[in-house]
Amino acid sequence: MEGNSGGTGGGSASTGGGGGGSGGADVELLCKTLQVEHKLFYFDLKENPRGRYLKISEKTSATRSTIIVPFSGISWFLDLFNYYVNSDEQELFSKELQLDTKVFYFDIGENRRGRFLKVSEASVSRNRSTIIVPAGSGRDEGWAAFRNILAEINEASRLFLLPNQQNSESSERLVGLSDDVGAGFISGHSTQPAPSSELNVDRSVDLPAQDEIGNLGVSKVIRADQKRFFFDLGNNNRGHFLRISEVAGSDRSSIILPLSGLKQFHEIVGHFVEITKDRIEGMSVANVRTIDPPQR
DNA sequence: GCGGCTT
Repeated sequence: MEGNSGGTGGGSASTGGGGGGSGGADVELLCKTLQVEHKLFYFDLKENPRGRYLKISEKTSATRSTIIVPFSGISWFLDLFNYYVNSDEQELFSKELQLDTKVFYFDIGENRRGRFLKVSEASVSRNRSTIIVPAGSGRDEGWAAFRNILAEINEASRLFLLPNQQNSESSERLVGLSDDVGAGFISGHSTQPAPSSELNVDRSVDLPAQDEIGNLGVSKVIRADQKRFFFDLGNNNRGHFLRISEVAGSDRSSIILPLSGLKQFHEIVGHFVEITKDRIEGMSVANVRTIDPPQR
């Protein structure tokens, strides 16, 4: 364990403000840095009138990349990093975490430099951003160190909670987690008037257009060998459909399946799963990566 | 001194 005092007590002098005129209101509650190989990761727990968030930046000599984790997602990030630190290499799967209006994708990769964990943030109205955490030269030093920082922040963040907020946190902020992804998502479409009790009380810059909201949490990706298959719900003037896209290299093609055919489609796929069960079960999972919601 | 990430 690298003690990594990290606290950065110094930060007080931070900036003369100077920066963007719009922000300004964001208060830094906690700052930590972590160096893994030649990358530098910045962890900033911040607060503004809309709430708290954790900004994680990866800084390289040539690139910088930032993801924004909603406050309610910190403990989930911690869980996921624990999963990647503690699991055997053969058992590692991609994971997907949906929080509020964002989806975070966790993917394992490997190249000559070694193994790495790619964490991608996908939100509507914003380009996908990615950080890549090296596993580390020794025994997952990078991931473990990253996990330790998350644990410290998760612990410390409790101190910033007011007493009357501690109960509401679990009941409110965690509602949108991805255990629900894939079940009942269709009903959320715009034809249905949004309940006034919707959690999006603040009209933040991230708020997507109404039809985009209807597409949230309705995309899945499967990797098989060198191919990727995207499953996306959509709709047009003829109704709702599931688009299944096959992407291999620069080639892609799609099929459009009206929802009226989805149930039969499912049954037929199940049929082929049944009759190929022996072969499927014998396959190495290393070649087939599926995005799952986090367990628990 | 890396270097990954690709609707």
